Amino acid sequence: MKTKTDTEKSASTEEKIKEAARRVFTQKGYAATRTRDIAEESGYNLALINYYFRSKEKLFDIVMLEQLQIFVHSIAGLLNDRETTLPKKIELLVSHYIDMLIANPGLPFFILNEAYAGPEKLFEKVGAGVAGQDLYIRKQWLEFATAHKMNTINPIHLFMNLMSMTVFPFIASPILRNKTNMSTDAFNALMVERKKLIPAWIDAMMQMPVKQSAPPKIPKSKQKGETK
Amino acid sequence: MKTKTDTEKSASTEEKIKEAARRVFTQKGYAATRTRDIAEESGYNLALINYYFRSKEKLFDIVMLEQLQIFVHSIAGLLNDRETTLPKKIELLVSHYIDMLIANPGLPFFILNEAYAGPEKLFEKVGAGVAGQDLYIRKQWLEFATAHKMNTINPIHLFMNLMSMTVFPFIASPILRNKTNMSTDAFNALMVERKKLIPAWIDAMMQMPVKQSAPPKIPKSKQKGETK
DNA sequence: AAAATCATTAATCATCTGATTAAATTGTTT
DNA sequence: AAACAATTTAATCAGATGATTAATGATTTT
Repeated sequence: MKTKTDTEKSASTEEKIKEAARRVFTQKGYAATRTRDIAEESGYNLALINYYFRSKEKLFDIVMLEQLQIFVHSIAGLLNDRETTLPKKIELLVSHYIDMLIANPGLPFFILNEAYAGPEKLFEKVGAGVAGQDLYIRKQWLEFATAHKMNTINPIHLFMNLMSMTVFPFIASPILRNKTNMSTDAFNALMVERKKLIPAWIDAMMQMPVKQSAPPKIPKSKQKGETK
Repeated sequence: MKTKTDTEKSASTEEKIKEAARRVFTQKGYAATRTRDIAEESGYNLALINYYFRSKEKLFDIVMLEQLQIFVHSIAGLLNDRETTLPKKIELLVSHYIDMLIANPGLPFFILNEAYAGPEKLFEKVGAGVAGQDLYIRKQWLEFATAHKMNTINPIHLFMNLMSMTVFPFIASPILRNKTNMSTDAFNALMVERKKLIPAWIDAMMQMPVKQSAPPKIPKSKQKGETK
């Protein structure tokens, strides 16, 4: 019979190693992370890392998937909710994302790194529940698009814009902050501002008249100065 | 006296190693790249990599800076041009960026990786000429903002949006393409569409009435939840 | 063509790194 | 407390990796 103390203690150091691993991985990326870094960060012996998790890669997978699933679960419900209107969903989604990203600014870069290193691993394990094809918000989005005569423009553009304006600033924040001498607090304040702004911008884009049919060809002489 | 053949031949293999290095670095990132990968990719012996460049890191710096400076120079002139109007500049900038990114989709990730690994190296060497503080477009932007009563909203938001909507899709394209089963060609076509769309969106944002003046102070109790 | 310089290669070194092992320590059960 | 199992550690291994070296080939200079 397994005693409580036993498992509890194991879980404790196991958890501490995972947390240390999460910190180091998120900061340095998988390739640049040494198992010794994790050992040191956790305060435990190097061998324990292989005792609890079989390898560096397995530890990475576990940490990674946990981190992602926390977030995925936190928004899956919202996306599939049938009561909330689309604009409200967008507002909540942006707000939720920004909160998460302020608390965990390294995650996007982390995810990108993995997506670039080996796409399969991530998508198959995490992406399952939030594939997008069967989410209710997708139906809402498409309905709205057709209702507003937006057939001419691919709805994916607006989705791209939503994600871009929300996530990209966090990804680029090291560069941005360096160029503008901005503190982390100031940056975060900007991002909180965006909780209101982004939904408004997206809304404006959705309402935007698509001046598509109008000028297929402009007789302007010097229209395109340099296409290169 | 140095003979032509000499330098030409040297430059040739030196250049080939750099190109191989660029390919491998861009694809795998600095930490995951092995000098042997570069040697193999270039077709030359491993030792030549240290013969021409003193170390892996120096080779990386050189390749990296070259790549960046090509792009920086290609837009610096545009940004400082005093004739082109702001909307036209935006249009040209987006177009230029998207062309560059289609030709070189790995670059943003590459830059991010370095920005996260060691910020100083990049900014000091490359960022010098395009610091942003002294670019004419900045003046134009600020003038436009004040002229249109946009003082209430930080102009940096619109700059963020411009960069986000242009660059982020490329960064996230591995994920996006995987989720939507999109081919590279289809993705690129989308991006070319955005050459027209993004300037229009930005324009709409700039014209947008800022419904700001309303609540300057909110008696909300839980205003600052967690500054951390 | 001999000498000298440059380019290239195979072999090797020293270190780093992920993983394993065997012993020591701690905790639990009988 | 003896026996047993779980946890932790120090030491070590095997392979990877960045770099160097010494020898060979090629090209230029004298």
